[in-house]
Amino acid sequence: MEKSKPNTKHLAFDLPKLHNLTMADQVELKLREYFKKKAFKPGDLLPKELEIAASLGVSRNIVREALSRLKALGLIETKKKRGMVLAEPDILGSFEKVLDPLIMPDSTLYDIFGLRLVLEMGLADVLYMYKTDQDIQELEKIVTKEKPDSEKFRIKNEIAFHGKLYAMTNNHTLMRFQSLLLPLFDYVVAFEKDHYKPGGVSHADLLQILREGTVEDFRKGMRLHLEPHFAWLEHLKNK
Amino acid sequence: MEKSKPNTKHLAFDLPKLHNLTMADQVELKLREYFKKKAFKPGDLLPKELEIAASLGVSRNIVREALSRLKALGLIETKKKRGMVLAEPDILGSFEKVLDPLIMPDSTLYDIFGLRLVLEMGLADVLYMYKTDQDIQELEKIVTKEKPDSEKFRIKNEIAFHGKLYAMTNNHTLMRFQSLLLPLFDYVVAFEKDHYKPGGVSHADLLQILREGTVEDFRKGMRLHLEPHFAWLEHLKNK
DNA sequence: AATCAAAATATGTAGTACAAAAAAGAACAG
DNA sequence: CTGTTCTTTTTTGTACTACATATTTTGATT
Repeated sequence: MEKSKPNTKHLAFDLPKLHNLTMADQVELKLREYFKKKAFKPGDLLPKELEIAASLGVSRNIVREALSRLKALGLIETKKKRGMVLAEPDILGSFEKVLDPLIMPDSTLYDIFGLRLVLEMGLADVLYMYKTDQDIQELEKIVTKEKPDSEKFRIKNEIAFHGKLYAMTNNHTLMRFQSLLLPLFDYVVAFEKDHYKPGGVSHADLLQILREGTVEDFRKGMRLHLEPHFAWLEHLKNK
Repeated sequence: MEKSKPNTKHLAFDLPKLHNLTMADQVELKLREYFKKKAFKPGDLLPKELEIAASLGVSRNIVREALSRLKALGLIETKKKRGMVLAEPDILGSFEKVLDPLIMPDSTLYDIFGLRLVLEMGLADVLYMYKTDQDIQELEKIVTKEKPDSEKFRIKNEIAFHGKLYAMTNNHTLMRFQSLLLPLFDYVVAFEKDHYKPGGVSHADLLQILREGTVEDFRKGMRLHLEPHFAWLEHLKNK
């Protein structure tokens, strides 16, 4: 009898399941759209939580969850108890928050190791486009400070020298990207350490090339300088 | 008289203001620590919201805000109404969410344009380390499909060919990184279009080098292939 | 024992309440 | 009339309760 209409709830599936999204998801999207459409600029005050909640017809809880996400992604900032403002765009801000070697599979770690080599090898042309005499002088300072026999300071030397190279590109994003990736490099290099042998081209050699050599010389020099790392990459490949 | 003890509330500042963080901030940090300390693996079920709230002594709201952030960063996933699990680590997942050219300053856009050139130029050595005969064949297929006179499909050709190059590195992170950056390249290239002239080295030429040339040949070839873009970068620099 | 229904769980959402900090407004003194 | 101080208002931060809904578990029935 009544069993003749079982589970009629299933009929309700058709239309509304277009939104497989939670309210918080939808509000997050709405807010993103809104910020773009209204062409907000960094520093602009956003609507109040209650206004948003009212205008979207959701509870303040939901709005806060959505805002909390945008905050986590670095898209907005809260000014204490004053209100929220659109943050200065920083595409690497959220990147930084998930960049933890401990929660990363080894494969990704190796990928990043390879990515580093790609970046370093690709630096040459941009470097030659932007380098100045002052840059060269600063590199000299860094190189003369190096203690070639100190294994302890080798990594420090590496960071100083190569970091300066990135800085010379005048590419702030690239610079920051590299500095974020650095800790992960170290992580892989720690594995590599036992196998490590200095390449045939030193920092001083690279600097000399940078002073008087061509871009192609520099590329070749960098390749030789990175030879131990490439060897390590080859080693990883064959495992 | 009573005015001698004004605003005694201010005394309460001392100890607790070590935490300039909101409860949600603190819970977020606690959860991150917890996941690492407990060495959770992807797919593991996390404690229930109420358990977390109880054990940390905060309201469920706060816990939900914190979890919502971790979700936004791609660190956890919600399995419908079953519970939450640690997500497969994906360092680029959160990156993707903030990668919108419309909310990005031009300077960052230019940085990314430069970053692309660095990546492409750095590809050579890793490419030669990993390339296979099958890769070459697939590149051939791509090249032969190109219609050299069609401005309309030029960008499509570019994407197919260069995308394949990235894929050949066997570096999944690098591949994904490039594909995320692609839309931004297009955005800058749109500005560049009026000035664009094809480089002296075509995709077919690059492929030929890849087949029979040395790594150094390929670097030089790529540099020439990218010449128009480098010229555009030079142009941007002088503005 | 297998199947189907009912209860227990856990997330998703709404709503209310209040504390605290900042801003805005009002009152007062010079 | 102006500047300072006090009060009120606004807005975020947090807690608590309640209920809907989907999933799992348990239990009952054949």
